[in-house]
Amino acid sequence: MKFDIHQRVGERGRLGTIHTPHGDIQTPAYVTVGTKATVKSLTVEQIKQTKSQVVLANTYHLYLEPGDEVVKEFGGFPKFMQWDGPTMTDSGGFQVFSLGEAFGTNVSKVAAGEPQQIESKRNTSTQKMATIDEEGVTFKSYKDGSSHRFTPERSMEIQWNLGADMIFAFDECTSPHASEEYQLAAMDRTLRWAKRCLDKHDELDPESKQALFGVIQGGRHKHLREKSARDIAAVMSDKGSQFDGFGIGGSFNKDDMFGVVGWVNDMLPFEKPRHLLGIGEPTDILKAMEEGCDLFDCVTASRIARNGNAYTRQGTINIFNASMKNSKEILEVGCGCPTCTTGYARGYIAHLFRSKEMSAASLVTMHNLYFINNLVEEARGAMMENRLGQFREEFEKRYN
RNA sequence: GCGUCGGUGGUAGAGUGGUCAAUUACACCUGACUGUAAAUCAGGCGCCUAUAUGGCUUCGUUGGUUCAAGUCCAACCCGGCGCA
Repeated sequence: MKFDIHQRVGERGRLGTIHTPHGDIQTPAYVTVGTKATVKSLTVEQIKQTKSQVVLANTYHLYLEPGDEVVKEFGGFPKFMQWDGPTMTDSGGFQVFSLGEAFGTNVSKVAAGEPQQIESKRNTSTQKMATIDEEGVTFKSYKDGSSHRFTPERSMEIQWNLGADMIFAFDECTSPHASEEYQLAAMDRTLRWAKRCLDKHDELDPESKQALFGVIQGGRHKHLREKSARDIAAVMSDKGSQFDGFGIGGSFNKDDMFGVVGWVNDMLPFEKPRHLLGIGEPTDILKAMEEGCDLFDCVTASRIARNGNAYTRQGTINIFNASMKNSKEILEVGCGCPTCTTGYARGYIAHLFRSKEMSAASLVTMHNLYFINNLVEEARGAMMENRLGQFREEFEKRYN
């Protein structure tokens, strides 16, 4: 992997290109999430039609099913799914959170105000599905409850087998409700794990075919975030290798999220790419670009699509609303996505959702991914003209 | 005609004297979703009220028994089945 920065935009923003063995990524770029080596409800041909540049799969999910050894036999997850473009894998670090502290609650990595923890029906027990110790994490499979052990070294091995162009160090994603003391402890542990990831990566991949990104933690605390960024940027393997890029991980409060991102990016080496992990919604992404992030992934676009919500420039619309039943409008006038250009009416898509037809999910997922990728593309255009801030403000004015 | 079983909220279908404005599912209405435990989850769903452990009207119809009826009795209306 090689990263070229073409142009600085504002205080922190930058336009660039990431060169990977499987093609270039024009940055800033939205990373399409394909957790199980598939973007839910889409074929690879359809993914391509959404202007997606890069697909991110997940270590934990593919390790459990079908198993990273199986995926390796197919030549890695990109070949397995027939995606020939750039790829990434997440390390399983997010599952430390989602199956650990967050399991059975409605807590997400972005907290808004004082979140109340409503019990979800999805948890069959209140027991956590992930427990952490210095060496690694013991997971229970969400599929069958069986026990599995991840360590930094194991995550590197699995990600090597999965074969993405860019991979992440195994970290601990913390809850937004964790205390400062806990954030500090988790951050230090993530740093120790980072060193182990680099060492293992040297051993598995001496030619460094895969780029390895280190992950920043520290919650919402400035001194922790800054220290984490400095430490992760400086950490070095026994053989002297360092991270090729960085993930900004952990959790956020909606209100100060981009303050935190700015602190981190100010500490990170300018010339290496930064990926804001798990963020975000359209307005978040434009902020992330302004604050100097080059990559960002988020499940929201595809998940809300499956749940019947479509992005428009005016905000999301819920296709299940009674008013959609008779609507002959397309999802968004002027949209260039396959769904809108084909001419599918809202009323037809509403019918597909209500009758539980599988194509419903595909049609709206294509629309939402195209919407995001197209928005980022337009924002890159605005960056070239040095008017990203204005572009963002105009977008926010209409979007709510 | 005789016998028999049955008629419950948008639908299916629980409930057989009080804890029933009525289990549950589906449908319907609304909301949530931020490195995917997610084609998921939450709330609402007779009427009134800003709320309720609040008021009002409901379980084919009418009348009755009872302190109390969706639940018991009678007649009637409607439907299924059996025999003529």
